[in-house]
Amino acid sequence: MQNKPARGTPLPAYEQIKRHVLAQIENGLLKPGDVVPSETEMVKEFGVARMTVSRALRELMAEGVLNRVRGSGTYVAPRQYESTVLQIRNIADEIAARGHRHTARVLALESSDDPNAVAALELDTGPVFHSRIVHNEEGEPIQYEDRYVNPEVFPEYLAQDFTVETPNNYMVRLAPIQRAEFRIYAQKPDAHVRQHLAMEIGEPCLLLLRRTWVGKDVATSVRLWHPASRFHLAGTV
Amino acid sequence: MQNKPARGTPLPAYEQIKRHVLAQIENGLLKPGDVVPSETEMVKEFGVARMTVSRALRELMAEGVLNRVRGSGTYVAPRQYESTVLQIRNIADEIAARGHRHTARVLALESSDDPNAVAALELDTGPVFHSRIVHNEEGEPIQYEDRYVNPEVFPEYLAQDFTVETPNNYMVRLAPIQRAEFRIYAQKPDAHVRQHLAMEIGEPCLLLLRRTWVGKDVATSVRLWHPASRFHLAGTV
DNA sequence: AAGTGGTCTAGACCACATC
DNA sequence: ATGTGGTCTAGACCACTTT
Repeated sequence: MQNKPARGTPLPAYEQIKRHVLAQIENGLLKPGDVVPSETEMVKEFGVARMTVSRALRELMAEGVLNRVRGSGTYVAPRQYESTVLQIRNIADEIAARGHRHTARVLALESSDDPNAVAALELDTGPVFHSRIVHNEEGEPIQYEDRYVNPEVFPEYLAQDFTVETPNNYMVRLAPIQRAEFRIYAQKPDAHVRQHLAMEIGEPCLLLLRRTWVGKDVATSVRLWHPASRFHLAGTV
Repeated sequence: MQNKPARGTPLPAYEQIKRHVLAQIENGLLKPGDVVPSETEMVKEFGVARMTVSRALRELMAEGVLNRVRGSGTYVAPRQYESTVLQIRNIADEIAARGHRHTARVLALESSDDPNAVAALELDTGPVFHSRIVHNEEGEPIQYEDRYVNPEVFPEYLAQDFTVETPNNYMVRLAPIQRAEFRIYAQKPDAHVRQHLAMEIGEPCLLLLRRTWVGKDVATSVRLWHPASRFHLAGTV
């Protein structure tokens, strides 16, 4: 870790240290409960000031990766359970886990220049890929999926048959999702969504918005509508 | 801001600076979009090193309270009406983080023998404690909280003043929450909830059910109703 | 050119846990 | 007593935006 960032603005030292620790956790060299080298040790290892190590470890604690105890040491935090809010991405798997039959109907699979979608994917220009799919459980519609996809990350998206494999399954199969952002709303559906979900007028939807990252790119931005009477989200922390 | 914390471990300087900025946002001296004094100015104002001011402002940015632009300045972030599902935070903190004023009205605080509540707390017999509270953000109702509490875990629950401290804050202060289970629904509120949340007829609620464990005991079981037009849940993974 | 935030250093004192 | 993390200082160089 050179004192001066060399060229082209490489990562700052504290960020490099964070990634170094994260990498060790990912490849199993550090397991939950393990002691992480002390600040003093890392100062020697990386040749930086203690403040720099301190910032790296403090931020990892704020992110829930590490636990720090004054007078004792720094430890790898226990693994955090993922909630169903994440697993929702595999609606087909969830349906299968309930012993039910999943079917899908592809309403649209196309290129799009929707500026909102381009912005949601954090791209400068379009076109982007777009799909609209209704997922059924035992023939009953349970999810209306409106998805935009980054063509740079998934160039073959439009060539897939999404009645066989869900878009999300296709994507996690090709690229590891590294980060996700979600929002959950209760919302009245528009007529289009309401009809495709066979909902009664006045019934609300549980709307889940998700954006997922692959590396530094937004890979996909999706809106998932679910009829409130037939669906809810659940999980543990 | 004395250089040396005097006695009894007062708040560290960076934390005092954070609260000072948050207070100014709360009382309206700083509004979304406003320029926050620069690091150099705060160094003079508080008599601390620039690193200390830098940390305070950096953490407020990480919390979504401020936006910082190199070469330009530090700005108050636009209001965010969202909440975090995966973390266990309380509504008062979230409102404070948005720079807003939280108030609460206690509708009920009592013992209850509701068999459903006793079962939800996984107890054999009642009574259990029960509270119903409406939380307001800037005077506008944002959450209707219907909570049952395990008397064995929080025997002094009924003696608290929940206009001063939220039940959640009271409980996490006394006992560490070790596990939580949640369910999220989109639901039409009943007339009682709808009126207390000042909602229009037909507007759906985002309903969050949560049970939390302290050790092997269910500590609390709570239903949180939020008006869909004014509230959503959000988070990252 | 001046001002801003982003990062970093090489020290320091402290509270606390462990040995 | 030793080592740990928590905080803080008084400088510094840099990239960037604004004037």
